Amino acid sequence: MSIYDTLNEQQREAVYHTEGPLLILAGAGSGKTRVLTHRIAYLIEEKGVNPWNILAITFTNKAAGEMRERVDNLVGFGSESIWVSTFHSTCVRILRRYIDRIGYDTNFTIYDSDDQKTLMRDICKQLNIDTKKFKERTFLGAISSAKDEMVTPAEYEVNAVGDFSKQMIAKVYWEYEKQLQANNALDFDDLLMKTVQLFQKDAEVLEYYQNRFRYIMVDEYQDTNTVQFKFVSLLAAKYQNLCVVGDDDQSIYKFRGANIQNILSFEEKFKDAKVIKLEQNYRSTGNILNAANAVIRNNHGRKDKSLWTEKGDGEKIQLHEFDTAYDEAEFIVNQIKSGCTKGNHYNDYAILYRTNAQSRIFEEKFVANNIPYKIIGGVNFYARREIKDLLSYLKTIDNARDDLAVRRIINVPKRGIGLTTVNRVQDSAQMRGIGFYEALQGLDLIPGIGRSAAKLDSFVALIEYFKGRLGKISLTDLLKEIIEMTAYVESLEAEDKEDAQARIENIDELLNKVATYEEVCAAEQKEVSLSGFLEEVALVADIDNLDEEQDYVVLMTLHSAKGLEFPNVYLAGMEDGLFPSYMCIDNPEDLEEERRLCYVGITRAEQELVLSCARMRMVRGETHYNRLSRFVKEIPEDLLEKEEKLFSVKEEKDSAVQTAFKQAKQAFTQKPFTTYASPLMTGAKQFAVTKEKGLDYTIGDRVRHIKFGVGTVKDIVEGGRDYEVTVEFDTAGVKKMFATFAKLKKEE
DNA sequence: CCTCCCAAGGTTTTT
DNA sequence: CCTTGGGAGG
Repeated sequence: MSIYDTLNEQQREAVYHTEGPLLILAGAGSGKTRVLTHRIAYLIEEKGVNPWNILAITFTNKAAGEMRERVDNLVGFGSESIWVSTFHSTCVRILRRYIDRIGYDTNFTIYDSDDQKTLMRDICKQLNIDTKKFKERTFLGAISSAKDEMVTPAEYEVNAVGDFSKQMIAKVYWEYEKQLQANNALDFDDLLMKTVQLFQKDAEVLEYYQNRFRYIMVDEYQDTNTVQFKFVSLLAAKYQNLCVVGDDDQSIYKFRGANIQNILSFEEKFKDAKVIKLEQNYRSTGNILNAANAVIRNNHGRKDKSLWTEKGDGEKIQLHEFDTAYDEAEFIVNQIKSGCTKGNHYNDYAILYRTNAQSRIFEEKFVANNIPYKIIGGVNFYARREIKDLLSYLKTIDNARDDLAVRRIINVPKRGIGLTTVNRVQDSAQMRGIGFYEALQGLDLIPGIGRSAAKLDSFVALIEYFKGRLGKISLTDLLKEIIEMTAYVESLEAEDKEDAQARIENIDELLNKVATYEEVCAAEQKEVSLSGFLEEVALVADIDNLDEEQDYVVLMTLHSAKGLEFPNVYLAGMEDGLFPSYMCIDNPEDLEEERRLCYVGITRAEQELVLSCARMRMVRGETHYNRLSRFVKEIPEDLLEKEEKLFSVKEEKDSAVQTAFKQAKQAFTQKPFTTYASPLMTGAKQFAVTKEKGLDYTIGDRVRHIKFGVGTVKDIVEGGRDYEVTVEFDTAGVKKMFATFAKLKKEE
């Protein structure tokens, strides 16, 4: 009996098909990771392929680690020389070796989205762009999409002819590229794009990697974008041994440039591709699976497949509707709590939601109930101020060409170097076409620097000192020395006693990460390098920190949950406007992507699935009244177990409005949440508003709102200082708002 | 040059 | 609601 006997027929077929292009359409929970790992094992054991010749690309570092481990268990040896990593890590490894062939230093830094934003702000200032009219984020978004599609600034410019705003973007794109290169920095998208450019430009490098990676596997192929496709195609061009695994129904990253055509037209792009469908689901119960099938069936233009399971129906899917998000959270946390007193583990549970903002309320409840939990995503650890500061020191020491990093820390902690001085240095550097740090080293050439020169000198001396320590002491000690010599912790304490504590804990955490990095390098006999550490830091996703062994409840967005599974899953916030997001509601294509996201969510559950929604929810300080998500309505009723009367569809609309309104009334009169009265007092601002003389619309009128579109006025209540207007919008649901703010226009 | 305070604007999802 | 950025005063 061999390890391959445990596979089903289709899985085995996929494993045995080793030569030539192969597309595996793997439905959720159909054991695709099993197929990939067994396939790798088969290549090594039965086909005598050198592990060195195998490349497997996964979606997260975590998945990469798991895959390596599982192959290890199957093969027993050699798995360490298989190259398993994400697209981004793979590209960085290649670029660290060869990027000098296209005009960068191999010790380039990687800019995260914060860095990109800072750089873009600078650029807009330099180009005298009014950021009120043209947003930085618009430029960054356009540039990112361009890079996903491998469009260079020059090409962008050509396409922009006759279009003013595109020309504007082209101009910014040029400058952005120029400054990245000057800073010897790459953004996330560059990692892919530059690698492909390197391959295209340098046949020698390309051939080297083509020969090296004779067998290529790509997981989550439905979420690849154009540049990733190009990357893979180039690598596989010589031997054609490309195996991609994906599920078009789980394509959820279009906003990031994922091109669903990559999977839909794989067979055209790679002639003679074999296609294998995996349709047996090993994860979920029948009810869960049927619900998922029922939802996704409403999408068009998908590859036809239907998942089935040998498992029984299992429990019905629970549906709970609450008045407030607060009640929702309380219910869920209590249910988990009682489940755990009955013998379940915390890590049997996951709470999934559409937006990160939803996590906060759960967090409060978990803290109050003393239940261990972990929130994945949200504010990135490495984006915290104190962490970025310290990393900027390390970046400056590692690559002093990174102007952004140098400028960030030049006056952190405070050294009396002000904006005026920094600008003088900056101008001088720009004038002479040199880097910021370089300019600091020749201060006498900068006009008007005067008294600041001494301070700048000692800053340079400090950095130079640290550079000298590099290689002499461990990275951990270097970081400790930075913290001590700059008195960083003391300065934190001086500026704010309150959150200094939390920040110091974060710094300790960073020290731990450095130490871990050094230990891992030592264990794997890899060279410890500052660049190596910084790179690892730049490429971690929060999901990589998820540890299934640890006993905590996991909370994360639906996007983060892709590829994971849990015995009990809560899908919270199943409300139209939240999920599907109001951003997508009137675009059929976007709505389909939301539906796929819902499909992903449902199929995470193994045994128990609980859907919930809240009639009333605070979003950005505004109260929203939403209806039950349309996706829930797509689930056949006989799969659901719900409180009675919930689904009396005809009534539902009116009663929702009614109860919502009652709730609102209560909320306004009783103000039950005053405990959190903050000095900012958004409420106070509202009360300060003077009532308009009158309204030019009345109940029953059609009105237009700048964001929510057209709707019908349902009610107007005269408050002390303003009118409270209730409007049922055609697409955005029922909203209650103050007339002064809503600025409703009567539709003629 | 620094600090504090206020206003405005922004949130869907992320490697 | 929360963060960020700009402006005024010390």
